[in-house]
Parts: sequence; C-alpha cells; structure tokens
Amino acid sequence: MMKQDETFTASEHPLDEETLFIVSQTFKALSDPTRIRILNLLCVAEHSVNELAEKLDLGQSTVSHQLRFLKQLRLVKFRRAGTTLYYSKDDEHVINLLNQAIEHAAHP
Amino acid sequence: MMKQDETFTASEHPLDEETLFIVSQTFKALSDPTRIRILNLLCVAEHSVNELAEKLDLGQSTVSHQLRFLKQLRLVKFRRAGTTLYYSKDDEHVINLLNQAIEHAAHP
DNA sequence: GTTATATATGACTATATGTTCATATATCGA
DNA sequence: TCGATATATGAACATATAGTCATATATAAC
Repeated sequence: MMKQDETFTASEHPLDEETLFIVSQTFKALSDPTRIRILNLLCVAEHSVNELAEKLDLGQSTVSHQLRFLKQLRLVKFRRAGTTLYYSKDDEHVINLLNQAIEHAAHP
Repeated sequence: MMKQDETFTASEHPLDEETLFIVSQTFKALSDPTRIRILNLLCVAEHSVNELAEKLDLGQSTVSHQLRFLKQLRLVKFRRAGTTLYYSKDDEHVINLLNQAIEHAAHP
C-alpha cells in the first residue's frame, strides 16, 4: 500500500502553519531540562507529583506547573488515588523522540 | 555484540548534567518556527542566506542570526563562493528527529 | 584605491519562559 | 465539620529569546 506522494520528502512541500505550530510546540516541550527529567522518569513508571519533586529535588509547585504544561500537550496523563495524582506518559511518539536524543547524546 | 547494560532503558539511569544540557539544547534548536523552516529547506538542498530570506520571507539579519545559532550547535555548515555563503545541513540525526516530528504532525 | 553585493554583528526592544511564594482547591479520615 | 495531606493556581520576578535596525566586515569587479 503506497500513497501517491510517498516518494517526496516532507521538505519539498512548504510546511503549513498548523504543522509548524505543532512541531515547534512539541520540541519546545522537550527543550527544558526540568521537563526532560520529568518525562525521563515517567518513561519508566507513573509517579505522583510529590514523588517527582522528591526524586528530582524540585519544588512541588515547579513540578505541578510543568506537569500542567505537559498535560496540555497531551504528553502526560494522570489517574487519581485519593488525594494523590499519579502521572504517566501519554505519547509514545514524543517519548520516542526524547529517548533517541538521549541515546545519541549519551553515546555520540 | 551486546553491551552489558543494553537491556536497560536510558531512563533507569539518572541523566547526567552534560547529557541533559545537550538534549535540551538540541530540542531548543528545533523549537522555533523560523529555525524549523530553515532546516526544512536545508534538508533538501543548500541555500545562500539571501535565498533562505527570500523563500521564507524573512529579513536577512534574522536569517543570519538563526544560522549562527544553528552553526554553533553544528546543525548546519557552509561553503563560500565569492561573497555568497551556501549553508547546508550538518547533522543527519537531528534532521531525522525533525522529519519524524513533521511526519507525525502532518499525518497524525 | 572605489564601488557594489553578500553576510555578520551589536544594541535594543518586546515578548516568552521558568521558578518561587503564597494561597486556593480537593480528598480523606476522625 | 474540622484538620491533614496532596495538588493546583495566580502573581511576581528574573532571565532568555527572537526580531529589527543600523552598521561593520568581506569579497569581487572595476
């Protein structure tokens, strides 16, 4: 099954505004050290806000703000258990981009 | 040939400062619409500064500043031909990350 | 040398961003 | 209802960032 224009690279077509926005937003999410560290932990297992704050030595408010950022982009989701919210990854593709970059940076 | 810890994901190890810095810088480079559009053109063929400025409807200074940014991260290189500088991509891996994100955003 | 063209650079400005502090909200148990 | 705990939120601040303008540099042709 081959779509007609599959032989073209994406770059031969000008990027439409919406694609450009989505792509830049995605990379922006991955451009901050704090968010990278959060996603890196959520990559392995779900964590509560406090667990993330403790493991990463960050303020509770800092973690919460960044989680809201990541949640808006649907990169993370959460489930509630009493007063505790357990966050986990919600976008395999973006996590994949992150891990590729980490692998490449760590083993150049 | 299998390294001893290849069964672990990168995330089970805390990210060292240097890796974190490199990864965040890499994604920061890809987080700006103007830089994305520049890289997207250089992905296909080399372009002079003015060619980029005209094709993307940007100021010459804007393009030059962003190219300096990308050059510092070794994402682009250039060759001189008289007074004209032809820029081209210089990091297949990062271009690859960009194209993956574009593909995913354009064909969700 | 002078002029023209291509690009780079520095200062400036407006905006975006990340963190902190204080406070609000929500859930649970007594 | 009243704490106690977990998380969210808004304001404020300091810093980072992208673009613009003016100007500097560099190469080439004459």
